[in-house]
Amino acid sequence: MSGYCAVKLAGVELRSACDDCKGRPRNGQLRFRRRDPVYLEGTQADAVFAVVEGYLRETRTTPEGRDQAVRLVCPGGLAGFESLRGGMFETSAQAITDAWVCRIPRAEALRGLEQRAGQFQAVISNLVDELSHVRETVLWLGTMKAEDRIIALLEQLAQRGGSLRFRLPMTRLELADFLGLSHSTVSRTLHQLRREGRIRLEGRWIELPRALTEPEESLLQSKE
Amino acid sequence: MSGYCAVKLAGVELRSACDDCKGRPRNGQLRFRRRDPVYLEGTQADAVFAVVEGYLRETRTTPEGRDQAVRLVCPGGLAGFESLRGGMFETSAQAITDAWVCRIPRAEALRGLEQRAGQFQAVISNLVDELSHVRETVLWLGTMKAEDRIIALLEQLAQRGGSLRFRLPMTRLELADFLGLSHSTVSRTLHQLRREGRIRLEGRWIELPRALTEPEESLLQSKE
DNA sequence: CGCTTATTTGATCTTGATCAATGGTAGTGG
DNA sequence: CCACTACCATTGATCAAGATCAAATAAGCG
Repeated sequence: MSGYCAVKLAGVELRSACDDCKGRPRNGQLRFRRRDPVYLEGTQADAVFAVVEGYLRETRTTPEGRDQAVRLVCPGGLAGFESLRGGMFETSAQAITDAWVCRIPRAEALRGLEQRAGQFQAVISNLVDELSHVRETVLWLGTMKAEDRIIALLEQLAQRGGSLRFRLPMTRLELADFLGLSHSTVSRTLHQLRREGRIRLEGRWIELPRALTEPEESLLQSKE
Repeated sequence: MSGYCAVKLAGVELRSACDDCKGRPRNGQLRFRRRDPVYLEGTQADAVFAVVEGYLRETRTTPEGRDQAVRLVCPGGLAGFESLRGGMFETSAQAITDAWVCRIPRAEALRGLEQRAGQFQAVISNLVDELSHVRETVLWLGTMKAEDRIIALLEQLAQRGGSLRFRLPMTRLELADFLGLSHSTVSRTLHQLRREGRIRLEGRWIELPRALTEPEESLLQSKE
């Protein structure tokens, strides 16, 4: 009984005994350091992961060895949904910052789902959110130019982090992997934005003006 | 009792009384013609749609008026998952071929989920599939060149349709919307592939050689 | 302090968008 | 059956966005 994982998800507390967590700090949450892999594409999907603190990214690596980040998993998010269906992981996940993660074994997760209707709702809700998030990414990659993609990502980070001033949780190259751009283009464009006074930028620290985030979710239009 | 919808999903029969379907042909399934809208972005998400026959596409329209197709919904697939969570539709869906679709009102769907554990599994499974499908699209858009994206889409269509020879269910422009390309590039590239003898092409009819599809299925967990 | 990893910046080259013209094809109504 | 129209597809010419290659700092970190 010493180790269990408890995560709030869409208002519902997900709790599950968690063998792997026994005796670890933080009530059974696992500690990952920047760059640590959480799970690997092509291996058996045997657990769902709830991110308590820090960021993960899901990636797929192309045959040519290039990484494409598919999803940014923020604190409060779930990763490794494949485990609920069975089969293999279709992406790899790794920590891009130090992170606390709760590992919920497949059997445990399924049992929880069967017993508690509220958890069902929570998980479906989370899945739908993630789906919509990935769709957003498709929109960026398919129709937007470099500058707009970068702004969109910055806005998303600000929104998820709850502040207009924040530290980028990743390198230029990692940003580029999310955006389908090269690291040079990311660097250049960020400086372009700074030169135009549209953002404040100092190393990894970013500050967005209200204007950029404000007319946001309404529609994305009237960019000013 | 006259109208009900019945769809097989991941081996489980989803069935629900369906007011809107009453008195319609095909046990309450709705008929859509090419181009008909199924639901619209920004409207109340009040029903899930199960595609029985034909293809839908989910799109988002950018402020500049360009369409980005986010997902191709094939026969047997579900669309409008947002309804399970509540809120607004985040994409629009329209038929790209004539289609038979089963409309399952939100309340009906939720009730079904609560009562039958099997349906829960089926829906989660479907959601996870769709998530992985959209992730695939992100990979295309983020890292692949025009030719590779087109090949990937053709392979997916062949796989979902179960045959190497099939009729494209959409125009060049619609293909382009899925791939984040222009219609000219799609046309050009298809002819390029034909010239090189890598595909057979005649109008909307496509035939892929084994070679194109073969060295790939292994990773995607042998769907058949 | 020295070494590795990030970042910035420049120069060049490729891809695919865009603009534009032409030919095809299917549906409609006389 | 044919003409008319609307949409679809092909193809060429031009151009810009970004990738790539390359080099020179700057920052972390043991």
